[in-house]
Parts: sequence; C-alpha cells; structure tokens
Amino acid sequence: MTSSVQRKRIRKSPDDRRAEIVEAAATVALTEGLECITLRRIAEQLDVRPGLISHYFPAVEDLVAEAFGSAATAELETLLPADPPDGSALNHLARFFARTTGPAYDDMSRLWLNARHLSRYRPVLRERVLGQESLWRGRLGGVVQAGVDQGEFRTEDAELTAVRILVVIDGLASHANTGLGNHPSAVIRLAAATAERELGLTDGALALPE
Amino acid sequence: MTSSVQRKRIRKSPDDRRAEIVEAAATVALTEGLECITLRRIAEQLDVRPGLISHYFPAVEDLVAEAFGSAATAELETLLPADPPDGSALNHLARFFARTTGPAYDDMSRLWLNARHLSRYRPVLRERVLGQESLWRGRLGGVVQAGVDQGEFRTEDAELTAVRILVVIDGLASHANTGLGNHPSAVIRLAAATAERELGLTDGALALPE
DNA sequence: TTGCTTATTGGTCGCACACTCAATAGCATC
DNA sequence: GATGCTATTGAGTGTGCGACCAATAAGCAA
Repeated sequence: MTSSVQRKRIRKSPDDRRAEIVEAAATVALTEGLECITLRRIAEQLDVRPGLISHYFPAVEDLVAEAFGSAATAELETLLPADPPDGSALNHLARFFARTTGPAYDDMSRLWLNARHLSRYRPVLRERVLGQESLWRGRLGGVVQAGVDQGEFRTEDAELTAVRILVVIDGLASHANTGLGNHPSAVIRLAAATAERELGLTDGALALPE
Repeated sequence: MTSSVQRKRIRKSPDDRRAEIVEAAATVALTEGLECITLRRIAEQLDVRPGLISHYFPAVEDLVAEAFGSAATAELETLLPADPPDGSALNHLARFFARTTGPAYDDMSRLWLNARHLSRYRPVLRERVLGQESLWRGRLGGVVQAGVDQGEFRTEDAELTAVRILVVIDGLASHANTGLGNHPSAVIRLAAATAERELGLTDGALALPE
C-alpha cells in the first residue's frame, strides 16, 4: 500500500534531501526508538527507495548518530535557548524542571535512555552522545553561573552543580519505559529539590506556579 | 570450529538443562547485553543445537526476562543479602555504596540500562524489571528502616528514601557505556551524599575507609 | 528543444534471526 | 541385554536487515 500507484521521481538538491532524511530519522528516533531507524523504515516515511538512504548515508550508524544529535539539539534549544530570553536565571531553571520532569519530556527521556544503551555497540553514536552531554552540561552550567553572578544562586562550582542536576534527571529518565507514572511526586521533585539544595535556595523555590 | 568434531549427545534432566540455559543467558546478559541472548549464541555457549534452547524457551523473550531476573537477583543478594549478616545498618549501607559506585558494579549498571531500554519493546521483560525494582526497593528500604529502628538514621519514610537513593544510582548508571571514568569523584559521591542527607548523617558518614 | 549531469531507482546478495517438527539416540528401567 | 520414554538433533521456513551497483530519468544549462 504505497501511497502512489505509479511513482513519479522527485529530484531534490543533495542538501535538501539529506536534511529531510535526518529530520525523518529524528522523528522516528523520538517516537519509535533508534533501532527503528532502518533504511526501509526511513525510505517508506519519505516515499523513496531504500537505496537512496544508503546513498546519503552509506553506513546506517552515521544516520542514527545524526538523528540523535538533531533531536537532542532541538530539545536543548527549547529547554535552554542559546540566546537567553529575558527573565531571571531562577525562572529559566524553574521552567527547565517543569519541562524535564513533565510528560512533554517523556519521549526525550526514552531517547536518552535509548542512546545511552545503544552507545554500547555503536561507537559513532557514543561520540555523539558524549558531545550532547557536554553541550547540555555547558548550557545548564551557564544558566547556573548566570544565577550566581546575579546573586540568585550560591554554589562553588557551577559546572559540577549542572552535572549533579543532570544525573538526577537521568535517574528519573531511566524509568521512562517502565512507568514514570508510578513515582510519587516526592520522587519527581527530587531533581528540583537537588538543585534547590545545591544552589542554596529554599524548598520549592524552583517549583513553577500552576 | 565447534569444540568437538563428532558431537556426543549429553542428555540431562529438564530441570538441570533449563537452569544451565538460564545461567548461560544471564552471563551473556551481563557481559554482552540482553540483545546478544539469541538461540544460536546460547546454544553455542552450551555446545548444543539452537533447537534445544527453543525447546525449553519457545519464545526467546521469556529467556531474556529470565536471564535478567536471574542476574539481578544474584547481584541483589551480594549487595544486600536477604538474611542480614551482623553489623550496623550504617555499615551495610556503606558497603552498598562502595560496591554500587565502584567498577565491580559496571556490568550491572549496563544491564539495568539495557533492561530499562529493552522494556520498551518487550512486555515480559518490562514486568520482570518492575518486579526487580520492587525487590531492590524493598530490600534497601528494609536496611534503611532497620537503621531508623536502631537510631542510626533519621527519615520520615524509609521506602521513599530508598527510591530516591536508587534514582541517583540509576542516574550514575546511565553513563556506564559512555565513560563512567569521566566523572569526578564529587559526582560519584552524589549517591552516598544524597543518602547521608536523607538519613540525617554527617557528610562522609557512608564513605568506607580504604 | 536538446544534451548532460547526477539524483534516484530496482534488483540482488549474504547474513542473522526466531520458530517448527519429524527423526534420532541417551539412558533409566526392567 | 533389550525396551521405551523423551531429551536432543538436523534440516528447513520465512522475515528483515545492511550493503552494493548498473540502469534510469529529472531537471538544469546550453
């Protein structure tokens, strides 16, 4: 049941086609998982032949890594934009926790979990994961440091604090496939609570008002 | 290059054979990963034909779940034995952290990560993971409660404290395939530090002397 | 309109996987 | 030593995967 009975070839510029492939793969990665990125699956999604995917990505592993990088970069951008909008660092952090510990982040939790496991067998992906970790750590560390500079936060080492926060978030994310819903809110709040403690804030300071 | 040129069948009791298969699968799970549990791989390890594995486990997914359960149960037993040896709860916890945050636990970290991801696609495994989580939570909660009863620890909810500790351990474990070695010890100690805080202990109280 | 570059196709190969089942042979029992 | 039960084998099925490559046609430039 291919969409068109008789296919008409559509010829695109290599850059466009490549971008299109990566985008499709990123979507599959987020919704179905990295191991579902196969030549056939992506080709079907774009209504082209599998050989074309091979043409742009002679080794599938490279596409998998690219897809993860694309999805993670996009998520980070909505999570902690590179060019900071106005507002206090505290507010940025509060929004950060609201999203990372909410259902909107579930797919991303699954993706991180997926990528971290698959890194065991895929060196290219592993490098990409390490790169994204560093990116996320730097971005979060920047917000923390900004808060310190503004006098909102207190911590000795902004980067270290960022890592600690991310570790807790990873811990919560581990349960994305086995029922995050089981956790009482006291567990979910562990992430923000850790941050509040690390940053010398009062309990609940990072909770977003409903 | 099968080990024996002409194979001589060895006939075992179903119980023995089954146990042998699960044990082999658990070893593969710990060293190579759950997706390496294939009929061929396990059969080769035991020097039998793949069909025999199928005979005992008509669906491979059941063997995968069994292998995970077996490995996790064994690890928990060395980590927090069911029949508690003598010694203070504080000492038990200190040993618990020494192991869970040390290199001896790396394979187990990978296995949890592996199982949590694979649970996305394998319902039987997911149930097994949930069962083990509950087992670990209960066992750790028991030690915490014992410490509270002895007056060593202070916490309102032993079970909740156990979950928080386990979440942090999961967070650290997420990095098992992407270089745990990169973490400064200040990050590794996050697990024990969280416990110390939750339990009203002084910093370093759960660190084991060299 | 024609020609040419090259993006895209279609077909194929080899491999690894889970699963099935009739035939075989180990071994406990007599 | 013979017999019967059944644990074990061997052979085969179908599926999905990545990778490869000659043939084809889209669409730009002349």
